[in-house]
Amino acid sequence: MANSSEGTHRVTISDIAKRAGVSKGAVSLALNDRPGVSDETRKRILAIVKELHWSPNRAARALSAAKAGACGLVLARPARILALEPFFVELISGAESELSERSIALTIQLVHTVEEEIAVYRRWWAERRVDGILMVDLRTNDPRVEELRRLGLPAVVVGGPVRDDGLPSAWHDEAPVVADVVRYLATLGHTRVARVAGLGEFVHTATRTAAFLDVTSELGLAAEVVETDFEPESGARATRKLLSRPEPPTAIVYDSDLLAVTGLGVAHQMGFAVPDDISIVAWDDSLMCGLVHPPLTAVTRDIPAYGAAATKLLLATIDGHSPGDIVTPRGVLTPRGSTGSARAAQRESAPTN
Amino acid sequence: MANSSEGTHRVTISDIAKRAGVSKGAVSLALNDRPGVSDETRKRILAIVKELHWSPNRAARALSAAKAGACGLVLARPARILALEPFFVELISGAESELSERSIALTIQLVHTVEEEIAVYRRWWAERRVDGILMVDLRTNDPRVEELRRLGLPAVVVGGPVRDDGLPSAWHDEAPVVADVVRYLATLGHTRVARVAGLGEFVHTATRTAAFLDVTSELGLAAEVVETDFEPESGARATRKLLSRPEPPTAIVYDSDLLAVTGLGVAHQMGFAVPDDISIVAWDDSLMCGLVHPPLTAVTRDIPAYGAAATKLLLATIDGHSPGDIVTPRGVLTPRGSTGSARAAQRESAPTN
DNA sequence: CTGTTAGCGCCTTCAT
DNA sequence: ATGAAGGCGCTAACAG
Repeated sequence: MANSSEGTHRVTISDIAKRAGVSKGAVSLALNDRPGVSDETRKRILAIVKELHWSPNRAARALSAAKAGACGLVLARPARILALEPFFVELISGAESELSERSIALTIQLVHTVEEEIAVYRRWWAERRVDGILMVDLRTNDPRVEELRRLGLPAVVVGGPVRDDGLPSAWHDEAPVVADVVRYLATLGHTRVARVAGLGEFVHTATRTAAFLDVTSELGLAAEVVETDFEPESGARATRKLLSRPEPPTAIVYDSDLLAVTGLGVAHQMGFAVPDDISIVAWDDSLMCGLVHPPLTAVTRDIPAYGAAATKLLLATIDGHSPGDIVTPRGVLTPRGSTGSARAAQRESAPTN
Repeated sequence: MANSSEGTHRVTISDIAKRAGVSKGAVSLALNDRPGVSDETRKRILAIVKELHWSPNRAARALSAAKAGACGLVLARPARILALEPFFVELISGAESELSERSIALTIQLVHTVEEEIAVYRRWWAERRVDGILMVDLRTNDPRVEELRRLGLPAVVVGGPVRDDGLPSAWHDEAPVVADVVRYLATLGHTRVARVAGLGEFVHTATRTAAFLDVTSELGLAAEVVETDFEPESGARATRKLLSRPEPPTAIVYDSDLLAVTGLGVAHQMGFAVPDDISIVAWDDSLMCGLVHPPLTAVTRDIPAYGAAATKLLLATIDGHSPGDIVTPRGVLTPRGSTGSARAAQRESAPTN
């Protein structure tokens, strides 16, 4: 009862100053480790700061520094998809590792459309609620890029590159990784391969598809690409379509782990054995790939590192440096049980549904 | 070139006031829809506000209102687990639906331990970075509850109840739901059932376990509970242990969808057919449950609604009202392909590994 | 009904 | 080396 107001009272710099018998300015100098105050006084002040458990008030600091002390991330995919895409949470975890060090907050908002996303950027920046943002799911001719530039809101794109003088980005060329995957399948003897892609408007989807078609044609493989909107239902449909062909592919590369797991379920359901009848490769590796049976061969990227790199770049951009793009480490193929030799699959025609 | 500073200049209330030929105070009154200014002037002011695209500066508003305009959520589970637990993203999406309406931000932080979590609360509150927080994964004798009360940081627990005069919470009694699940299995003829539980320190785990043992004993079923730490490896071990018994259970209820999917993989791997040899029930339904083969019978809750209810309660708490706990709708069992009659399973002994 | 004023808590000039 | 003063943008309590 006696201390009931303990949690309520705020310690301010004035309190410190009063207690130390100096001015507010002196305290400020001492706190920021700048000259203008004697060593002894500084020590005394810092001791009192500790004793009184003083912490700077973010709002006050933000106001005087004209910095929000926060970065933003807007996600424009349906929540139930996001919930299942480990990519985003891992990205967030990587971003945080950079931010929390500098005690910058991460503000997240989920929206439904790109238009809403842009509206959020406008509001955030108008209110100076964030100092910069991380942007994901870059599209070809993405309207967000121009808008962000117009606003002057510091931003970094996760997964570029953004053409011309767009925005800085953290990315790596995925074409060689696609080539690795296709060559791996070719080595296993597959001659009919397919790709279940994500949304074609996304730059990363388009890049991977182009590379896929290039490499397969170079190797003389029969190739097919089916686009989806990343929704599991859509992925299931794509898989069903592919496996219903008179001569179905013997290997399918999916554009996310979620799509791959969906494909695995559909294959099972249609009576295809994995990997004997059909090999499956996931893009982006998460725990989920290892949980299902058989465990999925996947392209593994260190996504938290990806998020951390992008965040580092963002912080530099906010600070006014304008470093070039950051190239992140490329993904590597992690073979697991879902891929196998094509011989079994080709020996006989596919099972009927 | 001419407009190059467009994105940089900030419009303030002073600008509006100058332009309208009134004082800042008048503008403030007009903006906040409060009396003290004539209707005509108000209109004129609002028009200028629109014309100049004015938005309030959060930092300034926060400073003068002594409100951060943000709520916090700290998650203390490993990122790679969080990434796969749809629960959290869905919870966030529900929370946001409430927050964004009032244009309150959601600040998220991932940490490793409860101690770190508490440290974040202290810092956030000391800095007035948030106005309140949503707390998850309540434990028995949870140290966070006392600390939050001591700090005076407004908080709501998602999934209570918190005993005594702890903190307000949004929750529902899960015992009846557990009973439903067990009765459902009993009706299918199962007599040996097991539960792969989460962390026993979590209140919801303890509640479900107690209910599970109660109901099974009441129905005369052989029951066993194995605890895990929610990690897939740990869940896999538990499943392996159960299925290696001389008389293995014919049905297992898992404490999350992630654990259930893991269990399904292990069962497949050990040569158990699902649901013929072993029935599987997941707790918390997400897309993932429908993707695997066979699709998992699961306890379905409207988690976004849960998050929204908790957030509503939090906002009320912040505003100084102290409403009682909110009781959220209970989960319902959604039967799918992973549960079946026990007859097949009991007819013969379990397959060997 | 209007306009002026004084803070919110911090930082950064300036004089001293 | 120190202290006093002013401003960041907004709100609220005053006078006019």
